[in-house]
Amino acid sequence: MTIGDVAEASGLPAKTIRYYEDIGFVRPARGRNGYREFGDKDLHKLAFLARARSLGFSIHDCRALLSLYEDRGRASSDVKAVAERHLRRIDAKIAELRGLRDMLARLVGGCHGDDRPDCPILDDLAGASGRRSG
Amino acid sequence: MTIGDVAEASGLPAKTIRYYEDIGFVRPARGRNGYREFGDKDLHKLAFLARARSLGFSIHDCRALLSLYEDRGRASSDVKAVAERHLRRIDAKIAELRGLRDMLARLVGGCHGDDRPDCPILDDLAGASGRRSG
DNA sequence: CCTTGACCTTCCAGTAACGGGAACCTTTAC
DNA sequence: GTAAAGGTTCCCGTTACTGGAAGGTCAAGG
Repeated sequence: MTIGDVAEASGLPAKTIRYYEDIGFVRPARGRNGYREFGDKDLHKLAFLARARSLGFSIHDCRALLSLYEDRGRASSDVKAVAERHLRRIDAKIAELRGLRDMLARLVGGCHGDDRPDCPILDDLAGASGRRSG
Repeated sequence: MTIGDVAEASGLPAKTIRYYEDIGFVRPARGRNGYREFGDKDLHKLAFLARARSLGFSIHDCRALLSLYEDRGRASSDVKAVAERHLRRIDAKIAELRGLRDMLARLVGGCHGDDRPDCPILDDLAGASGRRSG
């Protein structure tokens, strides 16, 4: 399989697959013409990576997950630990964004949004008078 | 005021303030010794930036907000438009993260997490059989 | 044989918004 | 004198790629 084939099969752009080779995720053989030649195992690995990335796992996490995946004797608790850590980070991020969202929604709601120049959004950014500090 | 002074007053690290100078947000004068000399207006601007950034506005958005802030005749609707766009992006991000979170929570919940090797998390990543596709 | 177009290759630069750290200068205090 | 605490510039590293240039390869068509 050429890189275009695995790109289509895995859903990853060819550029990304080359990048994944750079950082050691796959090591495809090379043909006489210099083209990469991927095997089924490579494709399987890339599909694994594509799914893990789509779940928001970092490259760092993916490395851990992949090595756990290839370790037939690993404990499922090790995998669960990685996933739970990721879950907690997502929860924290959601909480942070919700805080931002609420603050921002309050500011947006307080701005009449017409052609007059006075605007509580800018007032808040400029001085944080009132709501923001209190 | 030196950079340390405005750093403390604005809450921004000195490094960040130098960076903001690089990208044109402030243009402090220089003393004979080469040190930056900030005025009250600079401090005000930096504090504005610090608050806008803390609300998650991008540098790009900050540039727009700052120029609106300095335009005495702008319409509040222009400001509101920037803020609303940001709000929508945050909402989209929260929705995306919630989707990830639910998927991940399902996988984590399905993994017994003991010292046995079978793990539905890895099974899903490897083949996406079942829940994921259906 | 030549060309065209779709592939493939490598390498370099850029992204967002800084942070770390080196190498060096200035000021202040003891 | 010297040591600490500030300041300066400069460059690299971060995340996970993406875009693009310059060029080699391959299959089809005239």
